[in-house]
Amino acid sequence: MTMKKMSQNYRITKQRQKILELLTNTREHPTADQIYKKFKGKFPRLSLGTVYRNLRILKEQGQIWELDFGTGLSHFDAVVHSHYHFICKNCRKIYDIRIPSIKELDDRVRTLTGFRIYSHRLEFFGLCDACNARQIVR
Amino acid sequence: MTMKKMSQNYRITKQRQKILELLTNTREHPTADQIYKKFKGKFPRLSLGTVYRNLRILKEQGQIWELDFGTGLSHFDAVVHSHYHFICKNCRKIYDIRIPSIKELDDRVRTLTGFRIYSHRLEFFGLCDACNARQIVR
DNA sequence: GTAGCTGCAAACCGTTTGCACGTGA
DNA sequence: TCACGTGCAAACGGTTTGCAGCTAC
Repeated sequence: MTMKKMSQNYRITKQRQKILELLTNTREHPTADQIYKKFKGKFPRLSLGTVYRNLRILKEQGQIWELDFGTGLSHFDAVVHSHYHFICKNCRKIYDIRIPSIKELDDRVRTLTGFRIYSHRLEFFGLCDACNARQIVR
Repeated sequence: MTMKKMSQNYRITKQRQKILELLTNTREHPTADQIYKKFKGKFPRLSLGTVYRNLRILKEQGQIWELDFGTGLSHFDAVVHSHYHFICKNCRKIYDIRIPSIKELDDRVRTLTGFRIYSHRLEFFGLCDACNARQIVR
């Protein structure tokens, strides 16, 4: 039997604050390393390990999401509202798709499988305007 | 300017055949290591590197898909027909959801963004019957 | 005071790669 | 024949972790 720690008393540190702030104020979906590099100039003592640890904690708290778009890296996103993503097959840029979560999808799968559905993830792949204009074929 | 090899002359080797066969005949979504372990008994000289190389080639040929379910590992799937997946948050088991691809989703995003949409990926998260019955809470 | 956090560096582990030998067409 | 594939082992790179000192509370 594994026991969960009774209660984690999270603290508010400058590092954690700054990381959450960054994720809240950007529409990009940065990786741990991108976050690290962004702060390295102002806080030269910051370590990549700290970034990873804080990302894990913020995720545990439900303040951010960890997303995988098949790029081999984890991308992070402040949880503002549920939304979908578009990934350009050429430039790998990730865009938010601003349509609300389609709850009927969950209902449909619940009916079909009988499973308890918590959420779903929907991602679109294709070419963004810029890459499409350049006639890139993949 | 990067040049792509003019034409790759793929060969049919026993290893490649066996891997594709395995993926075609299973409804699981094995990782590279699981495939490797499955064959290691019969073919003790098989190397994990070969499994990875063949998976890459089969993927290039469009015969299999590489899927990421946020487990930190790549899962592989023979391409029989397009379908969705359900991942149990507790036991991490992956199930096929047997509803056909909803093309209207692509149309909707195309209209909204103007991007060229090739495909989408849809995954559901929740608890499977077995885990739900055990009253597991996450 | 002390549990939680940090920087640092090493470890971890899934995946890729260089190399010499093997093999399918 | 010879380009492609294999086994083997080392390298790679994103992420995690052990540790000693630091800090929020």
